[in-house]
Amino acid sequence: MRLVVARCSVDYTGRLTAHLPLAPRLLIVKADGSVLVHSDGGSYKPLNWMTPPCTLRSTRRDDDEIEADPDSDWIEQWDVTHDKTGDKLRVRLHEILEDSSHELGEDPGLQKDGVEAHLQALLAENIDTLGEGWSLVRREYGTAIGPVDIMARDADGAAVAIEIKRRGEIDGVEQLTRYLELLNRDPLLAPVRGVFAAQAIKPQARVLAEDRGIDCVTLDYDALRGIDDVDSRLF
Amino acid sequence: MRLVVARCSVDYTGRLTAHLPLAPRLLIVKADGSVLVHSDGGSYKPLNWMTPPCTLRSTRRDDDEIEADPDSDWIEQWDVTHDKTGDKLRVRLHEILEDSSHELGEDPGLQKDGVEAHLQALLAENIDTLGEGWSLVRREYGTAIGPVDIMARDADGAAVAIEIKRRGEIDGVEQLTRYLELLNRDPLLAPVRGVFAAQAIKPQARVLAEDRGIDCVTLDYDALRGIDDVDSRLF
DNA sequence: ATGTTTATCTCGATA
DNA sequence: TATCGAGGTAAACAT
Repeated sequence: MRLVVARCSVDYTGRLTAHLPLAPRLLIVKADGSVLVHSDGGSYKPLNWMTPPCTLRSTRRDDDEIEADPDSDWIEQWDVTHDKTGDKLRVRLHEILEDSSHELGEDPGLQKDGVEAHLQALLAENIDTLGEGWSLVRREYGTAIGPVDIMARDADGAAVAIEIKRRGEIDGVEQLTRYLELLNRDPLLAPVRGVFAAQAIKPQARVLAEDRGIDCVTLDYDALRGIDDVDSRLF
Repeated sequence: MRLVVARCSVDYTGRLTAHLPLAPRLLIVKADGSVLVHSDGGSYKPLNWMTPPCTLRSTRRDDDEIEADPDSDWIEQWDVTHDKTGDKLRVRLHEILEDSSHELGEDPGLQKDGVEAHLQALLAENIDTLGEGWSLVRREYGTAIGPVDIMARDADGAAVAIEIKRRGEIDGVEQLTRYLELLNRDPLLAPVRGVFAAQAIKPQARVLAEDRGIDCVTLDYDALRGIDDVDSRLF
């Protein structure tokens, strides 16, 4: 990883064209050749970048060339080309304030916990928390317009389509509604009920769901996991 | 902007919990207090981060403390708390390989050109690419629930509502469906047909659209622009 | 300030 | 490989 702090200008052409005027910025060149251009604010996303796989070609200019063309005083130019899409990024460095390199090696990677996939797995394993005698048919039940998160049967053996979200918003209700419309055309399945399950359901989503005869269930992640979260807080 | 290259471990709790095991990484602390944790690979997204507004509290450990607890040999700890959501990021630095600071100042910002609004303008100018004898009624045709991208008339003079997306997904079909439902209540307009136009339409969106009697059209941006792009390339 | 839509989205899972 | 859905989506835009 190479870190360069420099006054630079940047041009990008690809899906769009974009330009950054001359200003001091942080340039990061990663081991895979990808380049990030960061300013000192507006976090997370670089001002400009090139994703791997890409190739960086660097050009230096000597003093004679700069004197011969006093209008442009850049001393180094990076031409980065994406290997597949052909997108191009050009960085012109006018003044280098720092330039260092480090060998970091492969990263062991991020360990995540508490996302939607967990909720789905936990609810599938504990489907009877929705009602006594309920049974799991299958997770990711495929349809022409996408997979239903969980298909189940209630105590009477009637089919139930369950949509799970971390946060229950109107989009999720619309999604479940589409599935129900499609599933209820199948005479072997119909009538199919709907359950909208989320850790928190927004009032508007709840109103819409209930107006359409869809039951709403609030999921307690920790209760499903069976762990008290008090000890696991950071600080 | 402070740049630190260090062997570190990272923990995050907020919307989810996440952990990064001890490894060498780049840490960026921006002027607004936001923190980025980058590895030497992946794309522009940090492994972990804290967005502003947030507060960083730094703790140093002296040699005595480290000797007293040989199991943990970190020498500095950053506790970063988001000021509004309370999300927490903890970085423990075990070995500092570089530590530098730079004053970059405000960035003049990115100038973009060539995104989705262009598609709408181009299609409006070339509405007959959808069918011979078609004519433009108007762009951004206002309704009570938002503007229809393009209203047009086909060769028979029948009204057509056109929804344009760069990438055609199910949300866009839902949007167009709502417009059509509303427009078809107007006896002066009805019957109104729907056209879903995008540079690429996902299969599931196409199924849903056609199920609802909406025509799908794939747009070719370059063909619409009718310009050879060779001259506008950077290098 | 708040809600909606876009994105050079990124990222992982899956057929 | 293409495609899909989720995201600590973030960021831009309109209200």
